[in-house]
Amino acid sequence: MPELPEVEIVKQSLNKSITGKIITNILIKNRNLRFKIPRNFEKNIVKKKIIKVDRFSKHLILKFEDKSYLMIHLGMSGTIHLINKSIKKNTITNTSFYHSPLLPKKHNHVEIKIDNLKLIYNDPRRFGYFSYFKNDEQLNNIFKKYGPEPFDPLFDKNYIFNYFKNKKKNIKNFLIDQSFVSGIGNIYASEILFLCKILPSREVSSLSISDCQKISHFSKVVLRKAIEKGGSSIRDFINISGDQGSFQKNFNVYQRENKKCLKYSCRGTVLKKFISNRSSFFCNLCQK
DNA sequence: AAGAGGCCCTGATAGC
DNA sequence: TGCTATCAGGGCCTCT
Repeated sequence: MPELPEVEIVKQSLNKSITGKIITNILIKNRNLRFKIPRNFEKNIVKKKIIKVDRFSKHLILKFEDKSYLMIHLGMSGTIHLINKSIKKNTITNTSFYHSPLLPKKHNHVEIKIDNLKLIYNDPRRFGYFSYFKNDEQLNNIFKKYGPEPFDPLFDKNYIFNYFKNKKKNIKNFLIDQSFVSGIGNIYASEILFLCKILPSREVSSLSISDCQKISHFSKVVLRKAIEKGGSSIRDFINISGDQGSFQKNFNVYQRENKKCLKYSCRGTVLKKFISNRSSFFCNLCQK
């Protein structure tokens, strides 16, 4: 589910609601997430004061007063729910990616009490994970293998062009490769390539410097707009305050198989093709 | 070293 | 109140 824009929405929401508060308790109901949560995990978190909620790529990062960090990755199906305990019903006041305004009944694996709030981590597929880092060094170590975010000035045409030299994979594969650029997932990769007018199957060594400029530019455009629209809600997902994100209404190709290309004056059709076991959507005429 | 493919897991949906 | 197959937005690991 969550690519950079969706995680950014959660981050902004959490920042407003839990910054400055203290974790009073943590209850782990299921330790078997993507990586098993170690037994001594709770004692690292409890009684810590949250001074900031940050994000890198698709990772949520809670910074504590003692300069240690809690990192949460939502994987494919992770959602965060905030419940205000001072309200009688389990009303979700904030930060949910779930369609129902009520808390899901199943798969609430972690509960963190933060003053009068309860933060609940729900994740049916359990592809998400929690990590604790004692200091900056430990945290940064994790991110060494990640490429720049699309918004990073480093992610320019020269970086892209040089990176692609002597590479044989197709461009779609690289856009979702976090060591090349971090934060883009399967949905936005298709959308970005549509605006670039580049076929997802194009081998990157065949891309010109001007193609690379487009990739740099439209990656920013697509992600920025997705954040503005509150992220994308597909299937049963919604964003902060229980409202749906609306970027899915702006999809040009994603999940539009066999429909008409939306580019003005283009008479093409959107096709779906599996590239490395992941679905890709593209126009058969205006993308080359 | 780069690239292809398997796999972790549950739930929704389509087809029978 | 069927069953079975397929697919889903991520990313790590192994093998070649």
